[in-house]
Amino acid sequence: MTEPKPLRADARRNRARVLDAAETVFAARGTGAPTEEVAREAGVGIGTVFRHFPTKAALLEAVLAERMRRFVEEAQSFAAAEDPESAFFVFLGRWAEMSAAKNAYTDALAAAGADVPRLGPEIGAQVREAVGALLSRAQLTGAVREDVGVTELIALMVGAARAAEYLGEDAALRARTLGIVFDGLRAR
Amino acid sequence: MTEPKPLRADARRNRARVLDAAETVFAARGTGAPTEEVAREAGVGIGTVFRHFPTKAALLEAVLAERMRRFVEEAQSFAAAEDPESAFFVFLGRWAEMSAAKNAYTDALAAAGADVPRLGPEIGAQVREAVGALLSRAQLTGAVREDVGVTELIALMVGAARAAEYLGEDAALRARTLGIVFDGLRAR
Amino acid sequence: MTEPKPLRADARRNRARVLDAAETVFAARGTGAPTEEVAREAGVGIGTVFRHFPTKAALLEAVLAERMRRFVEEAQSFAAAEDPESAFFVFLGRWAEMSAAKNAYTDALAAAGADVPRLGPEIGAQVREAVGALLSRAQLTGAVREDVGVTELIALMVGAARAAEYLGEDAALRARTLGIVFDGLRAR
Amino acid sequence: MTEPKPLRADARRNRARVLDAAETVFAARGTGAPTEEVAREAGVGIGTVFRHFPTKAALLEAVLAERMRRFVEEAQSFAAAEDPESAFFVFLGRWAEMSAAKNAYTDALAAAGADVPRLGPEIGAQVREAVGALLSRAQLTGAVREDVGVTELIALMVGAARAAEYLGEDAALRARTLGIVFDGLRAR
DNA sequence: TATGAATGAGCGTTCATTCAT
DNA sequence: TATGAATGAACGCTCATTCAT
Repeated sequence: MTEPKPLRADARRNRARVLDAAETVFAARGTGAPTEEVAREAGVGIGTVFRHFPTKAALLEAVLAERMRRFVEEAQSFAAAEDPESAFFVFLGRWAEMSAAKNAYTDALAAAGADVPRLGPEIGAQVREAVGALLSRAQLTGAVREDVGVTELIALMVGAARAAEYLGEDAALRARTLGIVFDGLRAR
Repeated sequence: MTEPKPLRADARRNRARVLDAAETVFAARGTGAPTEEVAREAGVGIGTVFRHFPTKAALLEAVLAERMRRFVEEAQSFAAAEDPESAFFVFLGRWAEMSAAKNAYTDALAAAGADVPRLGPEIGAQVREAVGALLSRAQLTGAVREDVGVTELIALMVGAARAAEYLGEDAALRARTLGIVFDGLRAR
Repeated sequence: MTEPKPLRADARRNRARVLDAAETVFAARGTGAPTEEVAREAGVGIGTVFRHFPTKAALLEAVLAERMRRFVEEAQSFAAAEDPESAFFVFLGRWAEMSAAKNAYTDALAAAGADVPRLGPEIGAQVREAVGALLSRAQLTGAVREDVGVTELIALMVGAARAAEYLGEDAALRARTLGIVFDGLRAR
Repeated sequence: MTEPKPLRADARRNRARVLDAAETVFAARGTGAPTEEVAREAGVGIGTVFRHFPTKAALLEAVLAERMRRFVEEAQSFAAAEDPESAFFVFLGRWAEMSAAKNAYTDALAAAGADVPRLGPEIGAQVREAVGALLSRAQLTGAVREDVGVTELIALMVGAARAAEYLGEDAALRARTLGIVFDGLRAR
């Protein structure tokens, strides 16, 4: 359903280029950036963008979906780590950093919780599952308090990313601030 | 500088009406809402809006500045409370709740740190001062850890407001999530 | 309902200019002509066209309504003529000529019978009434056969106008062709 | 001239399929329908459509030409009928009915007279000849007035088809209206 | 030869801003 | 000073046409 047609090789390459360009442009200039900017960045004609994504909303959705896919991937790559506590906090940290750099990553996470109608519920479920796995393992080791659920955790990540974005350049400052949230998450 | 001319009474009233309308409209429909919508809500002509705020950006800035003014006012009203610990946390809580409803309050706070050049540094300083006062008093009582600065605190508030906004309706869930951040702020 | 607001004098003048221009342009180049052409012909900016007629469809409707208004007016001016027979045929002839010159007049008549949703039923009724009055009087004098109804008559006018348009320049040829239809209408 | 090259069998089959599809699509959705719709209906790629008809205009012309070919064919099939009077009127009637359903047939006829330069004069001549034959025979029997020429007759048919189209569903109403034109054509 | 992806001019429409009333 | 009509740049999107596969 997600990939109804096996596109030609060149078409698939262009689709990917457009998606990359869209991520870059929307992150840099906001989602209000003209679609033509995306086309220019991708090095294709405006018609090509609309051939692959029939409306601007569809393009935004695709960007979101792609980000969520990457997020799930990264979360899963941490799931098998030896030390669940460090896996949990390192993942959170890395992710907040990423989000601060390309602010819109957070929107992707946020979207997992709610709507974005066309996205389908599955991808949101995958996000929750991936994060939940990391959380559970960290809780089992006693490192993270028991009364935190996946929903609260995702909300905190959304918020932490926003905070990191707000803080801007200063890495040490960001780390210290994030540390406060981490401390709140730890079992006493 | 902020109010170069002593406006006539009716002009001042119109300015205020436009500002109110802008806050309402932009909160409800986003900052992309047409300026004409603001004029309609204010019950004035579009020309009047542009007379008082020569560009749309200027209008947005003015809305932000107004929000920050109110924020400072509220922070100050908590500054004299008997119990500094509770004053600190209750203020944070109330404010996150408010922001959850009208998320743009957050943007206002965020703007205090950096961007929005036209806003002038004074108003940002006032915010920092007002929040700082609450923070210091709470730290003096030993309720809040010493290694938190005003900048980190504001970042956390920005993030907490975003988290609360993300969580939406469920007040208990919001309280629990906010509580995690609060626990992170407390001295051990 | 048709004129909700008493427009400013200059606004009304511009509205009329746009309507005139639209009639000219759509008649000459077809309804597919770009709206900007209409603006150019009217000597106004494109925004002005859309201020007065919020969509292109609305503009087309307005052109149609205006034509029907004129048609009714002309029919009424013939209604009081001394000789009903000549009034009837002269009106039909004049009107077919007009339509041949500006082909789209016919569409207006045709629209009186059916749809064009927004136009409201009243104007269609007015057309039928105006034509019906001419017809009845001519039938009373015995000049026109009794078994012709308003609907048939309008259909014939629509068709006659199309025929005249098809014939183009040659006035004598048009007159002869129209005469055949007229003969069909006469009582034997 | 019309078929410069003897196409390969499959190419000719594709050409015919495209032509059929074009007639169907343009009749249903108007001539503004995208060429891609025609390709889809024909079950071929868009490239194939443009290979056979290098522009959309060329495709429209071909559809017109095809319609006229059929028209001539039908007229000829009536030419040898025993009763010229009934052949004449039955043919006109049948044809107006057809046109009412697929109004664009009319345009095809109209095109025989003048415009559509590419169509070549021959096909127009064929139409005139075929209709003229029916007309002459009917005039010889005294059923149709002598002062009607082929041009007037075609114009009347164009108009009658338009009238029938205007009248829509009601077959009895269409017949009555057409009857008026027929009466105009009859000798007194 | 057939395909369908790519192209980009062009269209309808919006909205910040200006200016005559 | 207040009004709202006028302006036109800019945007999202379509579709005839081209061309690499």
